[in-house]
Amino acid sequence: MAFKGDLEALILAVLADHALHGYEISKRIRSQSQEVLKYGEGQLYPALHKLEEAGFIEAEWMLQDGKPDRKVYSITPNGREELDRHRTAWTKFVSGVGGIFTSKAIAKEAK
Amino acid sequence: MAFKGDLEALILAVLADHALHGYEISKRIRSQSQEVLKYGEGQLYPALHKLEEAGFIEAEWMLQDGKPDRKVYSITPNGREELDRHRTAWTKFVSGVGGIFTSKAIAKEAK
DNA sequence: GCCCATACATAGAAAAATGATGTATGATAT
DNA sequence: ATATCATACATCATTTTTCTATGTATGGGC
Repeated sequence: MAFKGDLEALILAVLADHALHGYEISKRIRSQSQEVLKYGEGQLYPALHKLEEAGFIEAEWMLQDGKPDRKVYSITPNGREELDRHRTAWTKFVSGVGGIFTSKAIAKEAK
Repeated sequence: MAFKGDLEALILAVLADHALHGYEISKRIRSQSQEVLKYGEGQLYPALHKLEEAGFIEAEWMLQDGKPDRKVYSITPNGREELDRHRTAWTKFVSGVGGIFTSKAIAKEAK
């Protein structure tokens, strides 16, 4: 089943506008979703590594002093294509769930 | 995180209109979602038992001959309340994901 | 002095999804 | 004739995913 709170899709979506570091990505997902979507570091970092390995995002270190260094991720062209696929899957998913949540006894016997 | 292809919510939704047996429920979910949502028996039956135990649905055997007997489930009043909660959660979830998928660099720095 | 925020990362435990296996019968296909 | 599929229930093992905790390091607020 395609979509289910698909973290990788969400990461690609927030990176589509800006290059961001991991910690900031998690805060963006939290705030831009009105606190609905919350992912811990135990989910976020492995997902980032997976996306990087797949070539959908790229990382670059930004050194800071006083604070921990940042690993800034940007989306690649392949990542944008992947994001499009995820968006399509999401749209389908929503209409699929909608077909169940909104139907009021219209359904005929499943053949 | 509340919703993510939440089978229990979907079951309650299809039962809201008709009492149905398990096998039929899985076909309904498949057809009413335009083949987007597909659950195997390994997920469906445990979910039904869990919902029954929680008092959200009730079961009654319908004996058949020639074909296997059917266990027909109906939604209870508590189940309808639970369904309402799931619907609310779903709406929130959709707007949450929407906030990430549809924003085009409108986002300010997360505080 | 302690906890929180920043910022990365991993690892173990708990939960969930997938696919397979099992039982039993009738219908259709080869 | 034999195989596969559809019906209809159910469980179980494997894999995958998710969650929580732990670890390192520093500065700021209470």
